[in-house]
Amino acid sequence: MPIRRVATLKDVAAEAGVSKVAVSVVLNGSRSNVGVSAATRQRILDSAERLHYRPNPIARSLRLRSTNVIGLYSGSQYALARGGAFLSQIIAGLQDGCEAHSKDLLVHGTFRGQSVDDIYQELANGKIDGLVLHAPGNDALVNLLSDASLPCVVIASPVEALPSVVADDAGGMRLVAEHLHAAGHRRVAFRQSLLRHSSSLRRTAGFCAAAASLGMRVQMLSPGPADDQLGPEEVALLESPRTERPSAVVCWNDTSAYGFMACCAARGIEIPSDIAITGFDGFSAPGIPRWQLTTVRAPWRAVAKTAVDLLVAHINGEQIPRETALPVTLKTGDTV
Amino acid sequence: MPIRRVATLKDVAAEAGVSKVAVSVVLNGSRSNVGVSAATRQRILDSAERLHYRPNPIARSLRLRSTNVIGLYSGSQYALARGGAFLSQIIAGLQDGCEAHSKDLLVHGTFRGQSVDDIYQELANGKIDGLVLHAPGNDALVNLLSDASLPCVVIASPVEALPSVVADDAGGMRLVAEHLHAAGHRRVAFRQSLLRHSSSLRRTAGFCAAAASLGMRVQMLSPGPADDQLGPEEVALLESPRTERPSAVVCWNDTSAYGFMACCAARGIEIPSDIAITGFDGFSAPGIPRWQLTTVRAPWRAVAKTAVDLLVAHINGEQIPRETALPVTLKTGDTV
DNA sequence: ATGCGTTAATTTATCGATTAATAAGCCACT
DNA sequence: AGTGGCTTATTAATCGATAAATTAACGCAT
Repeated sequence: MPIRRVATLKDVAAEAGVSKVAVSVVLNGSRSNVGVSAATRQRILDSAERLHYRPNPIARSLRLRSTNVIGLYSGSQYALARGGAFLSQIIAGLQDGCEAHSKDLLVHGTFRGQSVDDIYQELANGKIDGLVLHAPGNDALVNLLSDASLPCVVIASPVEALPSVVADDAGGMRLVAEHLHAAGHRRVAFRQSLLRHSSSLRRTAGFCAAAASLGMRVQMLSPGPADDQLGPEEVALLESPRTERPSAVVCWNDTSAYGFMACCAARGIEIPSDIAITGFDGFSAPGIPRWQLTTVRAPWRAVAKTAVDLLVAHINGEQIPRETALPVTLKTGDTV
Repeated sequence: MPIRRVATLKDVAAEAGVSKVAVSVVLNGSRSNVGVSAATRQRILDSAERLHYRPNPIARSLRLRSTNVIGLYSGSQYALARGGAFLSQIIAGLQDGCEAHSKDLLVHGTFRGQSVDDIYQELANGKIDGLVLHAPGNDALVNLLSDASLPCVVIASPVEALPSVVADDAGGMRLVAEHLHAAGHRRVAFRQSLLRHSSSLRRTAGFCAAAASLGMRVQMLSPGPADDQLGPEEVALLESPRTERPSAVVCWNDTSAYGFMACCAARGIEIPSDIAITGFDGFSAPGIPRWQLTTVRAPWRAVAKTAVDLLVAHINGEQIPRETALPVTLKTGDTV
């Protein structure tokens, strides 16, 4: 077989003995003022088939000012944490959406070390029709994106100025609070995030509100410099007598919970008899866990899919809701 | 701020009072016959700066027949298995490579239900300059890709006709064999893959060869319909008296090992005292595992990075090796 | 026969950039 | 003075597709 030069519109037109425009009209059924007779139409279709014609997406993009590509930008260095489960769920969901809407998915790098303006230019230079944004990090970038022409949807952790798709953080924490209450816990601690982004703040606030309404006392904790290191309050807590400390530690996410559990294990503290633990995220880990964490299962794949759905709607000029929260479920394990 | 219409070459040219060509020459230093005086050059640079000019990548792609985009296509439905650790490592590595070479990464969907010819057309229609291929699945697709003009590098599990970057499967299994031998094991079993692709076959062959040279007896096992289900030989093995059966089961990858371990646990068989287990892949799972699996750590991120390096070299017309195997290391846990 | 509307097509312009071809100005050399 | 060479530009052509404007032919009513 010779080197396969892809057939162009011109080639098909020549083969069928018509003009390029006729071919274009026949092959993508545009509703222009151009008419084509049945005979000609068939001749064109045959030629296109014979030459294996496929329109060049680049040329089309240039002319139509639309690439049918959706970008993913994550400013988070932590997206690969949690064993990559989060990132891969997100990408799977974006793929679901892209396949449903016949789009392609472009995964941007972190643009580490580049200025906000450069990042913005890089994102908005016409390669993508819309952007799914995770952990933009920088407010300046959000500002640029929000008054610009690039349609944008934020996932997981919302920002004020852009539409977002999130998991029901507060609702999930309410489930946790209710579960703990039902299990008899009345005095609990909440292990906050190292990073105070909107999603973690909502979980904190959501849990506190739910706990308060159930009449539970809540003590706030801050972890050490990493998720698997204890902060001073946490050390104090674990060293105080069992009866004088909270009976459960609610962690803002699974990674934090695993880190805390590792610390407990290292100190010979039994889970859940000495202390109960809960998390948030609910990725199923490979391997055989020592404890099955009681946690909130957040539908990250569906979040990403929904983000694409909304983004595409936005691109098509529709109004989309400022915030969409997907319901979460409690996944009971053996740590409570 | 008004709606930010991106400046084009024409705009910059008008601003600076010169022709488009002069601007193009100045801004991307092409070695054409076009000369530009120092004064004009400066005026152009100033105008470009003032208008925040960024070249339109689509237009450039059309003209240069090169998009600076690299595609990832995985035909595997299992890429999301293992908690997505594999996929996210691969994507991270591809990102590393793309950032190093100023490329973008386009993640293709599975093209489920489409014909091989359609998949090929979709991949080779000019959107990407090169393709990183994982688990192509179909030989027909590989054939199309191998005699076509789309540069291609296969990762993880090589195919005959295309250059590939892999982990040293045989070498890793030799490490396992030596480790088991040193631990006193003389009669072992090898748990094969459900899918007989080249990588798993190499691990099988590599282990058998190494075991033979060390004087160990090897029995082959096939899993049940899923990794966490036992095949008939495996049931027979676990039900036979301890002294009359292999003392270790070498699994072709971690997922298989975890599946087998779950079955052992369910039957009350102690690990590693009753039976030793090993795996291959070495992702660090989130959470606190009941057993730390003894396994081979394969550098998947580096594999992906290397694949991009080679792909870019190939795109630039260089010769690249048919196969590149990256070294692996043994990660000892407590299952042997 | 003239004019109008419809169908079936074609030619021309455009998207934004790069490359090839061409032209103008200036100096030097014979 | 005329030719050649060098610098500094400009205009024209191209990548492949689509949209707008234009043209040709035909039927039909007046």
